Amino acid sequence: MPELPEVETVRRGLQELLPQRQIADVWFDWPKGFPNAPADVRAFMQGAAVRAVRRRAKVLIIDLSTEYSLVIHLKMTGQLVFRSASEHFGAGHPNDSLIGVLPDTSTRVVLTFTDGSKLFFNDQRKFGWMRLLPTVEVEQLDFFQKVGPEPLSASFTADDFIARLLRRKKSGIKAVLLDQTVVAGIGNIYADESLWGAKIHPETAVQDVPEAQLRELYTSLRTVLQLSIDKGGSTDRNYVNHEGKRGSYLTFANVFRREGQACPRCGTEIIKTRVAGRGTHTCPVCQPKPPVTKP
DNA sequence: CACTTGACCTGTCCGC
DNA sequence: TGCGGACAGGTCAAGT
Repeated sequence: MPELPEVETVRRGLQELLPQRQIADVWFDWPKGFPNAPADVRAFMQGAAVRAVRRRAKVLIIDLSTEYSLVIHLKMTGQLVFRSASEHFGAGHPNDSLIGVLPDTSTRVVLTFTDGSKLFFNDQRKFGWMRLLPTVEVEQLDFFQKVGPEPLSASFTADDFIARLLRRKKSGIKAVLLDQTVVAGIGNIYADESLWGAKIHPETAVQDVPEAQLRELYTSLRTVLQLSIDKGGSTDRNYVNHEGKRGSYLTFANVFRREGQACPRCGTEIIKTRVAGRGTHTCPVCQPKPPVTKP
């Protein structure tokens, strides 16, 4: 669901909207969604102005003027939706947002700014979380210490990618792509799409993929992630951007959620299987199942 | 150590 | 129409 392109889309939207706005009030109904919240968390945030909205992997970081930061993970069904004071919070909405009246039953946190605008953190399945901690401690979080490089950064090369994949050479390649310590930000959608692009079966052991195909995977992965950012991400069921609007990448997807349809490359019917515990979409002709790995 | 499974949740969809 | 169960999939912890 929210993977790198979706989180980046939200980040870009919020970066246009939030900086300089000052927090007037904070409401949250759910201790688990704010696991480190002290009793006086509101006092920590009231009066703070937003400095910038950053992203690392699938995590959003809202830096505040108080040297504290809000660290947010949307997990599967999290949404961050901004509404200005002139929009109608309680009686529908003025645009084509997929989200209606806010707050709704999935709203976990509401930030109210001094100009009356609000940021809603919705999360139907409550897997997501929001933490408040000193900005200097953000990068000390376990997750950030272990997470791999940003796949779209200019310094991330094909050689880096291949070297990191080969650290787990005996593992199935899809499981390795989904491992956030190998490369940051890839989830189920972009793992399937990039493997189709490079014509690699997701269960192939990394060591059994020819280097030329690993290079194709690097290109395919970066292309797919960038295209999705350009399209505002993928809306499967829950994902919406900062305006409550859907992303259109799935219109361009080749295999994800396209089981039973024709492979755009060869016309064979796309199949859905289960790999690494995830629903997995492949073309059985373009991505032939690998022979049994040699010991 | 590498890999798999379960837990965390709730809404939706399917079959009976 | 109701109901049970499978399913959706990011991440961590526990189990094999």
